Amino acid sequence: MRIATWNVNSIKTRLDLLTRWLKEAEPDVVCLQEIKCVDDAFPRTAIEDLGYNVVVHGQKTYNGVALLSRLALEDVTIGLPGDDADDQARFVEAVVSIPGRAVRVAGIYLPNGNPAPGPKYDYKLAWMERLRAHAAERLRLEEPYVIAGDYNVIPAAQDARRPEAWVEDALFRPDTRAAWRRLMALGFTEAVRACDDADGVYTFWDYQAGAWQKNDGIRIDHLLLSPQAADALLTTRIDKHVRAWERPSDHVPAIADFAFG
DNA sequence: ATGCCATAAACATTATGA
Repeated sequence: MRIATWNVNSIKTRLDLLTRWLKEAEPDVVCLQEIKCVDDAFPRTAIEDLGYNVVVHGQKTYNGVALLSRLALEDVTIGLPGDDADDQARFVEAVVSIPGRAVRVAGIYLPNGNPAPGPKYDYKLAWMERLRAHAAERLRLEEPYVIAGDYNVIPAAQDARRPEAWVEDALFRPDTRAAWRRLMALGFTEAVRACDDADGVYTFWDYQAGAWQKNDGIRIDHLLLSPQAADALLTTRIDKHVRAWERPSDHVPAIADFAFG
């Protein structure tokens, strides 16, 4: 089973690239972030025609996440539990059924948090704590569980070409990394780092200042695996070449292959 | 300290992103 995550930065603008990439990469499950449209505006038919079931948690203009799956999606959770007043579309979760087994997959768009400090940063840290609480509950099920998405977290200096440029940023501040470590300490394995400890593994390059041309990137898109999912992990891949396509997203797909299914 | 670029909508400036 191949599970991928990709922040497309508008599904409407990126539909042709998404279609091209789905045919090329042949993922079984895809977590999309920043679709930037309401549910009814999502290009559902175009994606269903490629053989995917679709669950959308959309929002006008900002945020928005979706799950695509070749297999049935069941037991859907829309929105991150823990705060009924939070109306930002950043979390969608479902069970992907395979014969004799089930894998639960959550797609997340974790808040950016800039400028920091400030209310947006407070929201980011609160959201990370809610994610930790929800993840702890899911881990008690002792099942294969994958939380994939745009975490807006640079876990370590190794994950940035110029870490010194990010020390005051919400993606890399000490409180952000501490919250990341509290999440990981529940027992998760980050798939990409588990398979490759090299420097220079990035998933995002800013549109500005020639970041892509200079390979001035950061690694902020992650796949967190429960122990039962980590046991089945085979390989990972970053589809970096997609960043060089015409009118690209500033993020590229991150992919993990598993032995189940 | 700001813009550098990209997106959507408030439509020609603003909010947001990272």
